[in-house]
Amino acid sequence: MLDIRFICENPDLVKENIRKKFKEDKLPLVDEVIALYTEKKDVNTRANDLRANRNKVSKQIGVLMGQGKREEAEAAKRLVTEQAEELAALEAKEAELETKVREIQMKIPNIVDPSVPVGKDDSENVEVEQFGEQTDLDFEIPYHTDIMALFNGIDKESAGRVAGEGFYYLMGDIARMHSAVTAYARDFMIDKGFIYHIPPFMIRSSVVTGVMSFEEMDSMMYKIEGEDLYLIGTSEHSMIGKFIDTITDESKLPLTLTSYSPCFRKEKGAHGIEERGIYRIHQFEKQEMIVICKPEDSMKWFDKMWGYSVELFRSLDIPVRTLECCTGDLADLKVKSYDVEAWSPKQKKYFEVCSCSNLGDAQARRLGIRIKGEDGKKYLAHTLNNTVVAPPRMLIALLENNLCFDGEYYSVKIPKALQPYMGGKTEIKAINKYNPR
RNA sequence: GGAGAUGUCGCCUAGUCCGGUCGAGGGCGCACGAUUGGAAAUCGUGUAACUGCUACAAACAGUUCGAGGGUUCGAAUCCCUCCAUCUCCGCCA
Repeated sequence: MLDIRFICENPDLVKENIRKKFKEDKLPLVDEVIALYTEKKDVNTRANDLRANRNKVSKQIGVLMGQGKREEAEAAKRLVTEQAEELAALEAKEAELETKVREIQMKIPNIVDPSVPVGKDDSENVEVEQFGEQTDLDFEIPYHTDIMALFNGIDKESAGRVAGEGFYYLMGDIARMHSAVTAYARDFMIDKGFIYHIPPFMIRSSVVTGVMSFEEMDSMMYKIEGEDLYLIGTSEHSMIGKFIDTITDESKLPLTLTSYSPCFRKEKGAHGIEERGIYRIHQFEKQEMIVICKPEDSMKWFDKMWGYSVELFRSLDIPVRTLECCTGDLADLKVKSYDVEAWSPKQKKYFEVCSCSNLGDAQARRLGIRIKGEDGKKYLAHTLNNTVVAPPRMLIALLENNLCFDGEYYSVKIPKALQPYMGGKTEIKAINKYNPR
């Protein structure tokens, strides 16, 4: 969300930015919001005059009453009452215009960083760098849920009966590996100086509407029946919600936080739930990182943050690459965004496992996340977020990239970093033989 | 979940019964000044945020006493709803 004053002063820049994102249909919004804001200020000025007058007269009435001059007080009352209707109308108009301005303000995209490549959609995203050699295995790699099945590690059928499509049971070594990854990722971030948080897994509607758009809410959030509560789609929701309408001392910056939570998503629309596998499901767990910092530091943190993701995946012997989102694929709130993608030797392609975003001051403006400087002046913070790891999705990469086959049975090497979290095991062995479908 | 109490300017607190002179008194803290060789102590002055106007100044105006709504010419003060905290009971992991 851009500053309304910035929009009014730089309409051409804002429009140019919209064109860069190929969102031409949003162009008229700029002039529209400026007109509405101008009208709002106008109405506000007139209403203020009336309010000033009312306050003045009301004070006089108080004095007159004190002096026992009832007649004069009554006359003054009539004077104010005459204006009451006009003021009420102006106040209604004021509120209406304010809502409209804010609505449009939220639809106008944030100014993207000059370094972001221009492109229409995700097909024009740009690979930045590859880390590690693409694993190439000389045996047939089963589909990831089939790998899990070899270890008696998954039961989607029962989950389907119990909860429906898009759910799963993880079991045995696979379930343990899932927890190991989460725990390892947690400690990894703690070692980087991030403060570990376990946030609320449900949030109020007032927070939901603050942290996401209406469309997102509709396609993602599960509502709790009969309560003003929603299941979180990511811990970012409750983590950033923590800072709504707060002022933080500059000396406490940067705030570097890492949070664990289960995530619940309807995944309505666009891609929907995939029938096979556990790539896109209704429930998963995620370790997240959040940084709140000074504006001048946000790009530095952006680079550090995606770097941490790369480092984490490399420490688990998973080849990754970074992909930069082009202007057209960048969400409205974002200034710059990298996806970290893991290599799938089965599919012979990279797939998204982390998404690192610099939101500039847009999120902070929307939510009132402010910093009090040394000089006492207040300004908006910059906010960033990134996935540390989101199993089970990352489990796919872990299993595929560390898979071994002895001609009869499959096994998975446990990367050194993960071994302490797996009770010291160096590998897990399949229980079942593989029968290709 | 039930009963009661509370929520005021960085912190503590007055004001709420009986609405007007309360955007709000006092103390602490903080800042500046006086005093001092220097310091402590003392004394004096100042001490919220947001918006509009504007020179991102001052002045002025508006809004804000947990949040939202209502009554009223006028609400910190009266009414309603919600939220949070504390105490007791219940229920639990």
